[in-house]
Amino acid sequence: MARPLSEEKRQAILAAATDAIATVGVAASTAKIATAAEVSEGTIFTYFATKDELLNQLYLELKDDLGRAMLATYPAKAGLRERAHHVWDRLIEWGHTNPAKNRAMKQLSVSDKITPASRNAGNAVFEEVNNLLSEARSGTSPAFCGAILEALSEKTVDFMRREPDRADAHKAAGFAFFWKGLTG
Amino acid sequence: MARPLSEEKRQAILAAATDAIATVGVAASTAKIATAAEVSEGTIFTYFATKDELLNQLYLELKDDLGRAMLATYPAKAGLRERAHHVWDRLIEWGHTNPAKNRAMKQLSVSDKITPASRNAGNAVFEEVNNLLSEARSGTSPAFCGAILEALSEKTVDFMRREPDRADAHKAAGFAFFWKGLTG
Amino acid sequence: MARPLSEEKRQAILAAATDAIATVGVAASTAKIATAAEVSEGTIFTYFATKDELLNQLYLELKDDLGRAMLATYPAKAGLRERAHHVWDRLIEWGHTNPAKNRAMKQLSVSDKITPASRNAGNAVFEEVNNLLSEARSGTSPAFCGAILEALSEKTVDFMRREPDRADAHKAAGFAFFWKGLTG
Amino acid sequence: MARPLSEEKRQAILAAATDAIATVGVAASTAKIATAAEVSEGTIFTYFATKDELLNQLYLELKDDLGRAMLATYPAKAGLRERAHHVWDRLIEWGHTNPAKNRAMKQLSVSDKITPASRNAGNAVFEEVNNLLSEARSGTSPAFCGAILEALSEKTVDFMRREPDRADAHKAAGFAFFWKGLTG
DNA sequence: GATGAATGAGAATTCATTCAT
DNA sequence: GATGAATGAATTCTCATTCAT
Repeated sequence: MARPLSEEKRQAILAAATDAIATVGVAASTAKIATAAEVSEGTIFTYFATKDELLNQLYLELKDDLGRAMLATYPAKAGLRERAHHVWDRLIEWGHTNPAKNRAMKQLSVSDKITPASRNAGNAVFEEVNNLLSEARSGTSPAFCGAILEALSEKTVDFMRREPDRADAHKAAGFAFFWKGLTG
Repeated sequence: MARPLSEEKRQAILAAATDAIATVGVAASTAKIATAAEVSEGTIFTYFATKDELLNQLYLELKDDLGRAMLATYPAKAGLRERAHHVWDRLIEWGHTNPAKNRAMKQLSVSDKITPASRNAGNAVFEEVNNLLSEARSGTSPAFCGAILEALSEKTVDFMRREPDRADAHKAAGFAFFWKGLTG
Repeated sequence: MARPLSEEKRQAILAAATDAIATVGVAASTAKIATAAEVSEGTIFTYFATKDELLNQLYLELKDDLGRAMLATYPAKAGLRERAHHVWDRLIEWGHTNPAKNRAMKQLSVSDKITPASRNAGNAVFEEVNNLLSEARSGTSPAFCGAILEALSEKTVDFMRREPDRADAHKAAGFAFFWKGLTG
Repeated sequence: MARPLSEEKRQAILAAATDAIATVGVAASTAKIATAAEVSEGTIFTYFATKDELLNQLYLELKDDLGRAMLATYPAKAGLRERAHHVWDRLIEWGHTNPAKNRAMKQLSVSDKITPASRNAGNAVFEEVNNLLSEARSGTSPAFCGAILEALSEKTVDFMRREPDRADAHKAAGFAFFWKGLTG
């Protein structure tokens, strides 16, 4: 099993899958994904052994992408609130500017095709954030806080999308809620 | 005249669908649902014109069920915090004692088969709660608060399920987070 | 097996079947026919044991109807040409003013659901016409002539429908062709 | 690259469809057609997007086949009667030696699945014949004559099949009728 | 007798995957 | 390695017919 030749092609498949899954869910057919990726039906299976593997790898890529975005330019030396604010803004920005990725991740998250192993690996991305949050003295465990952070940011993005006029207000309100909940 | 439609059978189908969708998502086949409901494949379609209609009606039933549970024994005269606490407890209880309903609703919520009309009708259930929450002076709009409440309770139930030993702690921490976020 | 109560209902079913079959062919569902006849699905089967029987009886009724129309006011004493002309006019008139019956009969005629027995009985209707035609000295057998008459009149009606402006011309040309073919 | 579509397989499907439709009409199931064509059920749909498309393409192929047969060895320089006779003989021969094609075409012709576009294209085949016939001074329009020719030949073939002993007589009588009708 | 819910055997079509080219 | 035709199980939905009401 030589490594597949073209990382470019692999990314094209993943990108096409993201779009397809965002719209129709994990039921998106491999044929449609192949067409969108401008790749033949068979080629998908030289890059991913099965559709389930494609799904799991996409899930991981998206989590990784989100994690990378979240911690980019992370101000490690800043105060707790500032760092939390920074993470919040990155999270919202990612969700808001990447609707397809955002929706695809939601679909994948509820799918039974994603293995527990993938879920764990995906959550690992939030470890650093957990550390950050554990500094805040709160009754809630770090892992739980991380999950809440994700859930809140997702709902916030939903509302920003639903009411674009009040996007900034929602973004601020969402963080305020989070911060007060965490530390208030 | 003739045999009347049996509400019992309709409920059996919805219950079977709930279980099936909870495990495999909206891709659950009508054939499997029929078998689980102890009904013939064709019968599904005398109760629901299409699978999509079944999905939408189930979504509505679940929302309704949740709403009813949430507001059962609602202490209208009590203080704000007590009323919020009451709602929170009902919400958690519903999710925790009805894992299938809980998961099915999650699957349906992300599915593109649920029409905007159904979503609106489903959200209407939360109107009363919105009223409750709007009393609390907070920067967040009532609708947004309702959504946050739902999201938080879902995550809380997730963690209660994941770590049964700390179920009560999670439940309390979840409410504390919500209350502080709302009013803190 | 008491005789079904209502001849009226029976006719309603046959009429509805005629329309349905005219449009979608013998695949027309009994449910649709029942609805159109303003009768319940089950009732169809108290008047006709099976769908095939309905089809066969309808075929016979239509043939009978056509035969009756064809020989109505038949000028038994007139000359051969006049009598032939009379039959032709009745035939064309029937087809032209009863498009649904006309089309339904075409559909039934090519269907394998019509039994040989029904076909024979249906052809019997043309016996009298055969007698008429056999007077004309021609190489063609009476039965063959009858069939040709039917085929020609059908095509003529088709063209009258397709080109309504020239309906009368087609009608005349059709008869001219028939008469010359027969006697020329 | 990859396996090319096999014209052989396409023809096998069309041939199987011809037989199936000849016997049970356009209701012939794709599954049965596939089996008869020794092809898997799915394969039908790589050659024809839908069953309706299969039906329309088959209709066109049959018309084309008939047209080709009709004009094969056409004696363009011969006298009118001889040319007409030639066409008649080819028509009868085609119908008589290809009962399945003959019946399938009849079924397709009355089906509402055949689009107007297909019908037009199918009729185009008779254009050359129309030209031939228009030479004969007759009251009937060329298109109408073509239709009559088709109808007469079909009935003739029917009778030849029904009474094989008199096949030749019927064939001759049919032409005599046609010729007299046209020119008499 | 009339009704229409119940049934389950098909129906057309889709799809992940394999494999000949 | 890339391609896309081939496959057949699985899917949603339809339908003639039966039978409880």
